[in-house]
Amino acid sequence: MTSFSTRLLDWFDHHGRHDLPWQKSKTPYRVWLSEIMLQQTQVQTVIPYFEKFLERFPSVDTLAAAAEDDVLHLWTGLGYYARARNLHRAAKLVVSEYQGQFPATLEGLLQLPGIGRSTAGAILSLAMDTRAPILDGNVKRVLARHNAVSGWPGTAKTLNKLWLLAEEYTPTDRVADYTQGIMDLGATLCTRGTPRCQDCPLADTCRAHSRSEQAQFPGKKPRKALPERETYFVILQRRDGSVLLEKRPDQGIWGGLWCFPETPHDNNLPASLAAIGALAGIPPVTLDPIKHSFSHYRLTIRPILRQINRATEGVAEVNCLRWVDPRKPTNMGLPAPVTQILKTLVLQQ
DNA sequence: AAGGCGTGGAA
DNA sequence: TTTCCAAGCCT
Repeated sequence: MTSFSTRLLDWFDHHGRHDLPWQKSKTPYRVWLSEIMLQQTQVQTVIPYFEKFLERFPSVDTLAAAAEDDVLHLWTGLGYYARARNLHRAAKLVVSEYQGQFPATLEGLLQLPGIGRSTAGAILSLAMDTRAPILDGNVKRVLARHNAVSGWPGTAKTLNKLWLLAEEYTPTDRVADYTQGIMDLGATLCTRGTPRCQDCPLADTCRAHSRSEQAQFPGKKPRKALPERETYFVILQRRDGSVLLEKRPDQGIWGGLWCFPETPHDNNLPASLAAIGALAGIPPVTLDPIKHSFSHYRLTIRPILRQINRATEGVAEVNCLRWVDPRKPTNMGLPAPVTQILKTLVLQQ
């Protein structure tokens, strides 16, 4: 029986993915950008974002020189917006501290915000052909099954076992192909639902397969009932059609994005809106509610549209408030629900 | 060390 | 419809 990596590489040559956009030219910048976008995000979702992002920011220098809102704008709809802010910070660091060249060591890459052990391993192996393991969701699944590693990978104990296996199996030669190959195997054969073990080059040594316990690995996350939460978006609209948006703080949900001012279910208006004295009460809901599921709660957003007769002068200059015309393109980062509501507002006009 | 952080596809 | 979770990182 040939080694784990040899069987995997032979399979990759014939059955791996070779046409993904970030594989056309495997520079550190392109691999880095793709890896950040792919964190907790499926390939098909990332592809159009990757293309547009590269078109607008073809190099780390152009990205570093951009305004943060411009970066967030291209990230709108992709989710996990801290990734975009960290991406921008990291780009500026690469330019200012490393003369525009990504560090070629694990320690150096880990210094950059948004790059953890797995992303650093991906950059080193895919873009620099340097031996370094990765441990993304695909690799976790392949290794947990192949070695019957029990436990949920969200715990440090299980994660450490998987990292040891990832280290052990990563070869010295053809590291880039091996890294791409083990991800491809997890994505196309060793899937979470019904793995195609009959086509797998590793089945002969797979402990889960020999026991017919593929579904037992990796261990599931313990689940709790999702609490329900409810909030209101207060949509102030002037007669010219423009609406008021508020920049959210960097921490928390939709950090750094522009959003409709939000109230909790008790209808308390945010302090930033206290200056707008025209608001005496909450009128009836006029737009359809929007439901969002997060990791630990389910959120129902009830948009409240309120027409106002005259612009409140100066409000755009304080408290991170800004009037925007939904009919015109913006360069601001907007969360998906806001984008959705803006579209409906335009359609109504 | 566990929980926060978005969105959408798949079962 | 609900649940799970996807090329994870940060605190």
